Amino acid sequence: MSATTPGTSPDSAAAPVGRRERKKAATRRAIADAALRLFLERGYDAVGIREIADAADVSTTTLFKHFPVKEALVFDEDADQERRLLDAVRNRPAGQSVPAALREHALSSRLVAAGGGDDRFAAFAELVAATPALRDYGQKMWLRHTGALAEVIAEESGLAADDPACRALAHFALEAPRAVHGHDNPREAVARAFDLLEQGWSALTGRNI
Amino acid sequence: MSATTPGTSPDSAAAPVGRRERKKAATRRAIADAALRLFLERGYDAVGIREIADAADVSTTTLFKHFPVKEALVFDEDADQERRLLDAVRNRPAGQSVPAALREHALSSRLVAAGGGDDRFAAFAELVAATPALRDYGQKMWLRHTGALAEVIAEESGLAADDPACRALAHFALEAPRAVHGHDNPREAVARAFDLLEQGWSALTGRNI
DNA sequence: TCAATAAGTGCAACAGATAAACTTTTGAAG
DNA sequence: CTTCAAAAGTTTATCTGTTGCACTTATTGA
Repeated sequence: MSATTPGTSPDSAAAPVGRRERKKAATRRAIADAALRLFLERGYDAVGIREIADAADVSTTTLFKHFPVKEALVFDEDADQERRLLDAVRNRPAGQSVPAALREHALSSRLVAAGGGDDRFAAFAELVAATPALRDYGQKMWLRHTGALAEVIAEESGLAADDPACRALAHFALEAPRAVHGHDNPREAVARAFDLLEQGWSALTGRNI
Repeated sequence: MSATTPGTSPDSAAAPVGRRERKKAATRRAIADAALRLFLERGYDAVGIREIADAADVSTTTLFKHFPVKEALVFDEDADQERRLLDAVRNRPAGQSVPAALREHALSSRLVAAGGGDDRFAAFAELVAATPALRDYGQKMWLRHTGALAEVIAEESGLAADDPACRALAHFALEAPRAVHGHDNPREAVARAFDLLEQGWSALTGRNI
């Protein structure tokens, strides 16, 4: 699933060079912060665009120049997300299969982990879980990595780059958390969904790469 | 994927009893027909709700009492769809596995078949394929059968009704056509996606039911 | 310095969707 | 047959996300 760092985040991207870009980034974060605060206070649907724009002291036109749609205010794009996903496959431990690597990556995600620190992230996750529009949008964004993941899978497994099995595995892996959504034990459920994929993959490819 | 019978369809449901229900159904079809005609003529996004309402000679409020959202005008719900899906699993040939039955069902669907009669359905399929909002909505509707399908899978395979593997297989099977979307040979691609599931399922369940 | 470019503004409008109050059928019960 | 309640539909107005347009301001690179 897509993840966001709520509030002011330690910069991971390259330092903004010009004053212009710095100001732009500041405006953007002012908007996102105001939006998240209001959403958490009163719920996603109860907060309007105009209100957010007011709180961030910008016009709605400006707001939409930074975020294409309302949902994007919550899922502030994390550029590293895709890299981490692909790395999890590429740099997996020796002897581990591709689906197994994807399973580990999914299980270590903060959204399915559910434990750990009681930071603001819990509230964020709850907001997303409680808002259908946000769940859908998050999943849609998450699926945008399907193509890239399929390519990596093809490389790692030696299959043809256009083998439909690669796309299928990529898509299914990205859908796995959603597929078993609603189960009482999320970690076990996700693991079982990946078992299905792992068994199928090893049978399909012959080996256990 | 979801399917609709464009235009006036031979009635499959029970005969409408009272005059009231007949009139209601007539209004509903007038709206749906007008909408589909306009969409096919000029494209989904180029036709507004008010325009459709005018063409069907009803108010927009009435329109929305029959169809909850604009997309529903195209995906006029087919009540038999789910039954056919479940039957494909329940009444599969002896010796055929559950995933294999789902694959056959998917391959026989008019949306992936792509061949056959050159009826209005081709234009309908093209409309959906060309309109992201419609693709998304159709898939969403299609996924509503996940729960029912998972239950049937559990019955047929003897697994516990709440085994996450059942939900996973159901979800993946319903996502399969979308997973391999964009491939040059859709039938082969879909078949390969189902191969992955079939191999995994037989390994997971031990037998080849 | 000066034009080009990008960010931001204000305002109006559009499109999908909903609410409230009201009129007209229709079905059915007395 | 009358009467009555629910359903279907209308009117009107409004809300909300989103976009277009004309305009201002600030930054930047030449």
